[in-house]
Amino acid sequence: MATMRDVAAAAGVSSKTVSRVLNSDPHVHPSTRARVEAMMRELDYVPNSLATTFRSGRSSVIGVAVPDIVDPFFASIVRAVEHVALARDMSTLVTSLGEDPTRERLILESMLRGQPSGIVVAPISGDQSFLAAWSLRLPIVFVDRPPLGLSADSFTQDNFAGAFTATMHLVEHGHDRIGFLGDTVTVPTTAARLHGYRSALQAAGLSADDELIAMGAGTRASAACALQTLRGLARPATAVFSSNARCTMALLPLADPMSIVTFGDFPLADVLRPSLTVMAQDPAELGRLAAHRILDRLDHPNRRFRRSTVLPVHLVERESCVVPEDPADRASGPPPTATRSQTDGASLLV
Amino acid sequence: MATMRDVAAAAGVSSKTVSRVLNSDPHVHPSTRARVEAMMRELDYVPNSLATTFRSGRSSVIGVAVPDIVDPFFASIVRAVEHVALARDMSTLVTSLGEDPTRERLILESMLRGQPSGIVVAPISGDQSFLAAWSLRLPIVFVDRPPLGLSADSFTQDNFAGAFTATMHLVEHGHDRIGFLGDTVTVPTTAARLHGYRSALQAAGLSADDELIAMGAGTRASAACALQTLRGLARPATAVFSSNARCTMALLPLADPMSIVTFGDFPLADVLRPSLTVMAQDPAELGRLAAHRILDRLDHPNRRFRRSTVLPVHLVERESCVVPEDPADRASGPPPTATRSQTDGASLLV
DNA sequence: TTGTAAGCGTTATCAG
DNA sequence: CTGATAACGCTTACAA
Repeated sequence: MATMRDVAAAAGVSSKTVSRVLNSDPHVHPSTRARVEAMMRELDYVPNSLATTFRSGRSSVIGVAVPDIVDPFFASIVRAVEHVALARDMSTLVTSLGEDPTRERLILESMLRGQPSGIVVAPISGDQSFLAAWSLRLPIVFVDRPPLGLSADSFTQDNFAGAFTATMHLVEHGHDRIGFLGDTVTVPTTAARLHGYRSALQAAGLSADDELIAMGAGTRASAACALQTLRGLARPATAVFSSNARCTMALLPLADPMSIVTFGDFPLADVLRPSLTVMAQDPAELGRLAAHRILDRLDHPNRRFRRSTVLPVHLVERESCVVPEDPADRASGPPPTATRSQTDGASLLV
Repeated sequence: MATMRDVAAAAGVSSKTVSRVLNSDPHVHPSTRARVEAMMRELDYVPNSLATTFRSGRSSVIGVAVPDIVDPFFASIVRAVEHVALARDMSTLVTSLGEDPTRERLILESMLRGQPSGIVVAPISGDQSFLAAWSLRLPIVFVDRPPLGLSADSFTQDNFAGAFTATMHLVEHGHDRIGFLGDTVTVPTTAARLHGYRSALQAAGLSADDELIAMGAGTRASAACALQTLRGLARPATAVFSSNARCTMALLPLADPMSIVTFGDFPLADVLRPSLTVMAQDPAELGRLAAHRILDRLDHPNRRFRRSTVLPVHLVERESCVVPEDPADRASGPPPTATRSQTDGASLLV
């Protein structure tokens, strides 16, 4: 593999001149430049960006750590960061954090040892204080979930308001027994959504029984179990607010007639029958903003930025919310609005 | 930021000794080791892996380049590679190649300049000959699509046989007018699937009219257009073989009664109504094999490996294939088998 | 316009 | 068991 010195020797110049050619330094005689460029081609010279990074200290890599790259929500974030990075000629180092909170630190520190220019993190653990020392040296930006035990930039969504709105939407359809489906309250987003759900019930003058709340519903088996419980209550649930797409997708095969609103849009949510009413998030925007913040911090080390940015979420009304089956209610309640043209408003099989 | 030298000075040893401690070299006196380790903690020493990589030439990074990280198929490949890499304490550099074939080379070369230990590529362009020089220096493994203009390891799927089987499945249900939906024949996988489709029709004694083949059907608008064309033919199509999940997902909202088999399983394919019959691929296995091949090549530089590995795909029969609507046929043809328990075998709305 | 010298943080070599 | 010294390939000063 030809190095810069090889090219220099072949072109009869010093390696500094080759470096100048490489970096488009104007202070190079055109003929010298031509000669060097010819030699670079001839020797198939490719700069070793590792050496450049090492020497200059500037790595031009943005690290991205998300819980799971296969989740379309996080994949969208990653792609958005990638897109922004690419426009600046930077690359992206992606890693999945997985499910185990205890591994988060190891994974992130391994990433940080590679001296990235900055990192974007959607954390899974309950404590990011170990990043404090690192945050002095490079921008660390959180997405989807705010940092815990650390002050850092974050771009999140209004989970509370979204859950409140979603729950209220069900209340407005006449439901007074609304279940909550989630993974675990230790995830801050789920906690906030649960809070929003509870507040909505309270605002509607409904009781928020603990028996309506089903956690750990992220698999088909557990979702089935949760649904069975909800429907078997003395006063059964007639609707469900699912706090994330994973729970919803686990719930879907169960084909039970129950109204549902879910937090987070996902592919095919509008194609299902009935199509799903969702609180739509904008993961790409989250990723875009986070990446730009990294670049802004890099470009303006002394500028002050707003630490926490909370994006709104909005209701996308489709077909999955209807009035409860009680005949009295059914007569009086208006049918749900549907944005999908092909709907017949009849089937209700989620 | 403390460097190795700082630690060495503080511990009263040379940096080489610190290096030995770091690398668990047994030839270090326990007391020395203890002193060094204490200093590392005290100074919050973190090794600069960039320097290590630079010096040693071994980067412990596996690069992964896929068309689109948001596509669950490619995301699964990435996650599998990540998983294998992690077990070896290596990290993963991920990049999306996007849609533009002319950018592939730039993106890959940028990745290669970072001196990864090896790379896994699902290419989008029709020529990877520019990688020949690189493949001398590091293992390059192709997934999903074989390299063109280059001899290199590849793990692909039996696109021909899969398409043949899928098409035959429709033929066996009594269809004699079967449309083909795809993106573009320039993608080798699509070309192979088209070939399999054509061969199946031929084997069944059916004519493979060009008017049955719709390319560029990857968006909802174009899929709608394609479907309209297929249904408007003098002898209309009664079934469709969709050559990839993207086309299928574009087709789904159209809610037209038509039998369908699609190449590649995807989330919720079994939850749709009717649930989709698919030729299932195993992207995770593809990624796993590719990553292991990288490691194997690294560990055994002189060993010879089988260049091309083609994985089988298998039919997952669900509800989306039925006999054509012709009353005569309907009476005689058997109803399709369904693997999904909730099916009623009636609705046919894809 | 071009070159020289030094060094980024680590590991390899070889000597003690 | 430990250390001095030289490298890895490039960029940053500073000269010329």
